[in-house]
Amino acid sequence: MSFDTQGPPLQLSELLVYGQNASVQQLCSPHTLDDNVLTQLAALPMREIKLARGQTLFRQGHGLHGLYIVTEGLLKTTLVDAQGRHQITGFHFPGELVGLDAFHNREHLCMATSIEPSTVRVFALHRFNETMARLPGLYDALASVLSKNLAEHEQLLMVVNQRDASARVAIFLFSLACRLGRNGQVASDLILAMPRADIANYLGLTTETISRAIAALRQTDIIEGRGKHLRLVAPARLADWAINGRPSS
Amino acid sequence: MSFDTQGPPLQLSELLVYGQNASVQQLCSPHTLDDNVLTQLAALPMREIKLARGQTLFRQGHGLHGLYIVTEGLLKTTLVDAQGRHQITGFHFPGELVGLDAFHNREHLCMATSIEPSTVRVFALHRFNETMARLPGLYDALASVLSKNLAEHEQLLMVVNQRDASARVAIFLFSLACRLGRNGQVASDLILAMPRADIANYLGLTTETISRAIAALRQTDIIEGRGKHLRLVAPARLADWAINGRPSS
DNA sequence: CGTAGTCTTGATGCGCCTCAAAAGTAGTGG
DNA sequence: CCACTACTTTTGAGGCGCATCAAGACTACG
Repeated sequence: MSFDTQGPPLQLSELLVYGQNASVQQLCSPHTLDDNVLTQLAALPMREIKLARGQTLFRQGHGLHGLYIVTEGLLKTTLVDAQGRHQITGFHFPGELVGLDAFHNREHLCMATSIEPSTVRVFALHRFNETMARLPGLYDALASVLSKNLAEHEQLLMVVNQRDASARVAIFLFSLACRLGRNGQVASDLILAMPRADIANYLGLTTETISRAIAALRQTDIIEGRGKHLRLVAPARLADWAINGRPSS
Repeated sequence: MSFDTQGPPLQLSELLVYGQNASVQQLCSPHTLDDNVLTQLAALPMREIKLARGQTLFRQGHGLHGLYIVTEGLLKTTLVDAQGRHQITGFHFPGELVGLDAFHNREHLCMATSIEPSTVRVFALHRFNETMARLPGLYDALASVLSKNLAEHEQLLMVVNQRDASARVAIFLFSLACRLGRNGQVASDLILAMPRADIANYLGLTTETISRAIAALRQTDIIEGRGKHLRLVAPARLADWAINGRPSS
C-alpha cells in the first residue's frame, strides 16, 4: 500500500497568483478525489440518486451506509443541535464527497440537503473492502480528502474569526468563482444557487449584511448584477478585497 | 482490511447527560486514537521529542515526516496567513494527534507550538507501510481520527457563528473540564495552561471579553478562582450556560 | 526576589444585528 | 401567457454587544 502518491491536481487559484495568500487556498480549490481515483470509481457500479430541490439525502443519526459523491447540482450539509440552532458546514459541488464526518462513529452528524435538483452517486460501504484490493490508492485518496476537508474548515474558522463582514463575503464569492470556473479559470458568471440565508449562516452573518456587502462590491464596480445572477467584472480587485479587506481609499 | 471496527470509547460527556446536546460532543471528548491502537503504537519504536515552553514542533511549509502524538504537556496549532493574521485551530492534550491537515499535500499548513513544556512522540512516516501490515486497524483508526477532527471543527464553527461571547467561553471551559477529567469525569480543577490571548483567538474574541465572561461565571458562583487556576463549582449550571446561554433570570 | 508579561476592570466607539417595509423574483394556476 | 402569490432580496433606521483604548493589579518565570 503506497502512501506517497499524488501531488494533488491543485487548481491554480488566482488568489495565489494575486496575493500569495496561503490561508484560503483550500476554500478556493475543489475538494474532489484524485482524477484517476475518481475515474476508477466512476467505472464501478454505483447507485444513482436523484434529488429534487430541498430534498434531504441523509439526516443526523442515520447510519453511514455509503460514500456519497455529488455529480450534478448542489448540496449543503447542516449541523443541527438540540436547541434547533442550524449551522451550514459546507456546500458541495459536483465531484465532491459528502458526509465525511460520519466515519468515526459510523453515524451521520449532519444533514445533507439538495439546494438545486441534484444527482448523487452512492458507493456502498459494504463493498469497500473488496474494492480496496483492486484500488490500492483508494484509502490514500480517502485520507487525503479527509485531510483536505480538515484544512478547509481550519481556514474557514480563520475567515470567520478574523475577518469582517465584507471580507468574508468577498472571500466567499471569490472561492465560488474559483470552484465554478473550469480548468483553473475564475468563473465570471456567478450563479448563487444558494439563498442569501444559507450564505449568511455559513459565514456567521445575516442576510441583510450579505446584501449590503454585495452592494458595496457593486458600487465599486467589482461585480455587476443582483439577486442570484452576478457577474464578476474585476476578479483581481475582488481577490484584493478578500485578502486585504475593504479598500480604505 | 476491516472497515467496521470500533465504537469509539466515547467519553461520557456530562454535557450530554445534562442537555442531550449533540452539537458540542466532539469538543468535549478527546480526539485520541483507539486505546488498543494507541497501545499497539506505543510499543513501536518512536522518536521522542522534548519541547520547552513556546518551542515549535513544525511550521507551515515543512514537509510531513511523521505522525505526532502528544504524550505530555499541551500544544497548539496555528494557521498564519501572508498578512500575518494568526488563527489557533486547536489545543492538543496528551493522547492526541497533531498536524493531520498535512496529509493531502504532504506539507504542513499550520504551525505547532508547545504551550507548556511537552513531550511528543513521532511515528516516522517512512515506516508507515511496513507497520500497516502488522497493524491492519491503523488505517481505519487514522480515518476515524481524521473524521472526528472534521466533526470537531464543524461544531467549533457552529459555536463561533451562532453563540455569543459568554456562551463560547462557557463551552470552552466545559469542554476543557471534560478533556481534563479522567475516566469520564468532569474535572473540577481547571488549569488554563494557555494564555487568555490564545483562548480569545481560538474563539474569535478578545482577551478582555474572555476575562469579563469568566468574571460573569464567577459572579454567579459557577466557578471560583482567577487567573490560570479556576475551580468548577457547579458543572451542571456551566453546562446549562453552555447550552442555553447566559441565564436571563 | 524582581520584573516582564499576563490578567482584570473601566470608558468609549463602531460594526453588525434587529426590526421594519418596500422592491424584486420565481413558481403556480387560471 | 399572464396574473397572482409567496418567497427572496434589498434598503433603511436604531440599538446592542463586543472591540478598542487605557490603566492598574497580579502572576510567575528566570
